[in-house]
Amino acid sequence: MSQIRVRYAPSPTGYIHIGNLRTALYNYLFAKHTGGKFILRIEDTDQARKVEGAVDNLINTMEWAGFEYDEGPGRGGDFGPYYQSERLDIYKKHCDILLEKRKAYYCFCTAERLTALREEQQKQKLPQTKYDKHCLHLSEEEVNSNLAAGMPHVIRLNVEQGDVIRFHDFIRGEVEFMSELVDDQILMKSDGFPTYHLANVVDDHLMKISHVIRGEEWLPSTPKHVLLYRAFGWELPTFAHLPLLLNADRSKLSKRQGDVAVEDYRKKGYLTEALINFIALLGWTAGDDKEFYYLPELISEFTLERVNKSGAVFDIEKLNWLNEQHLRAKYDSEIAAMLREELKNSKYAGQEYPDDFLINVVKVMKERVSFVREFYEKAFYFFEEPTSYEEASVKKGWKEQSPAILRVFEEKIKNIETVSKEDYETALKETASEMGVGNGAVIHPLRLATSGVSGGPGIFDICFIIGKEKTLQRIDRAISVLK
RNA sequence: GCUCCCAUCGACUAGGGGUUAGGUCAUCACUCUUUCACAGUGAAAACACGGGUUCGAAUCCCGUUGGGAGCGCCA
Repeated sequence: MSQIRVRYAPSPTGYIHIGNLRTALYNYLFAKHTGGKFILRIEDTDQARKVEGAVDNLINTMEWAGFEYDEGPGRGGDFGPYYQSERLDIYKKHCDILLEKRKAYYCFCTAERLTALREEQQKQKLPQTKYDKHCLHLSEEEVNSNLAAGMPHVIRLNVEQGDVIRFHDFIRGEVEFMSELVDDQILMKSDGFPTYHLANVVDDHLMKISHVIRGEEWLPSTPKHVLLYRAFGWELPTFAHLPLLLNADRSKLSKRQGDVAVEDYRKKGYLTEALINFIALLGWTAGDDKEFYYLPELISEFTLERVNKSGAVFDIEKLNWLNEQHLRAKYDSEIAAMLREELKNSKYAGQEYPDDFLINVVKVMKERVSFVREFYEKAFYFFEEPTSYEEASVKKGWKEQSPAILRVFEEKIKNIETVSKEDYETALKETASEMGVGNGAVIHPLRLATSGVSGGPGIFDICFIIGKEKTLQRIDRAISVLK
């Protein structure tokens, strides 16, 4: 049994689509689970779509995700180079082999002719548009003189008719296409760069890729690849076409209907673990009821056999839930450190926050947030004075006698040097009983005064965390504003 | 239009000849909590349709319908 080798072969066109991240993840998981190699190859054969910095971004994302690759840019390997743009001579050489075997031919047709041809075929309502093999019939002399004259040309695959192309897909089983339907695919573009089809097949073979695991959108072009393997006389790798990630309307996941770039999710504050966990479950399950996974667990559980066939809708609600779960699973100190970082980019930047203060905020808020930034968004009152008071809550909880009640409460804590959480509780209960009211008559106004809102952590926690001085200040302010 | 792929609750899925068709998210209710959450309990919620095979079909086969993807000198 030969070594399992898989690759993630993105095209550096800018951002990374979340669907591509899942493809990378499945490749990575499959490699690690089977003890195989995971290779990163950059498919930069389209000069027109080149984007500055895209490769760095790609590598950075791999690192962020924790997908350590065994071979690839910056890491080397025995099958390099791993940039297709640096393998041009290899493609040319292989194209020559095909030319010699008469499996491929030169084509001098202009883009205009091809466009016209396509339009004409569409007008005639032909079942499919494809190249008419015009240049296949050029004589050797014509070809040579055209080449000598420096005429722009491409090289096409010569697809023979009347053939049935069958292959086995690991996920979908036997798939077959009639060769009539396969176009004479361009292998080499007029700029001397190969197309995806050629470069991909040549590299997968040369890099000894055993399993081609990629998105389902590639299934229809797989017959072209099979034909190429045949033309070269190479053994087919195992194909595995992954189900697509879908929008809510079940179309292929795309911009317009939400965020699709991995970066978008990073920026929004999703944890790496949560995003990985989530996309792993989009199209795969271990078969049990487990929903919460870390990457190492995914590695040990993942098998290609358990990947589904049908597309999966990207449901942000479940992602949010997983983010919440992963956030809570962290140590308070770790969350506090993350919070400290996020505060630096918030409107609270520049302020000093002691560790134990942040840890206390984390402790009382962690069951109430899904994202780190919500610690200061939802519980802003730990970071600034409330400047307004929630109207509905004022109406409901702020009574005529509230100021008087709060005055009594203030008196009780004023004399305590260091007020503990329990002291606040005792003071509150004493206030209630002295005033002959229920605890709620103290709690609600106090909550409103200190936080400005009606929900949040326990009121004693709030008072304790903001401290005696601020508690008193805020009560005074509330009384003067609300009367 | 043509080719290929797909089809279990709203979403992700388990189950693959005999199940009260299970779990998770979301939704709703109750409990806990004088707040908001968390948690717990419960509810509602699905085998696209039609034929066949079989004692028996969500499960196997065929068809229909529906959905999707692909049909570039893009990948």
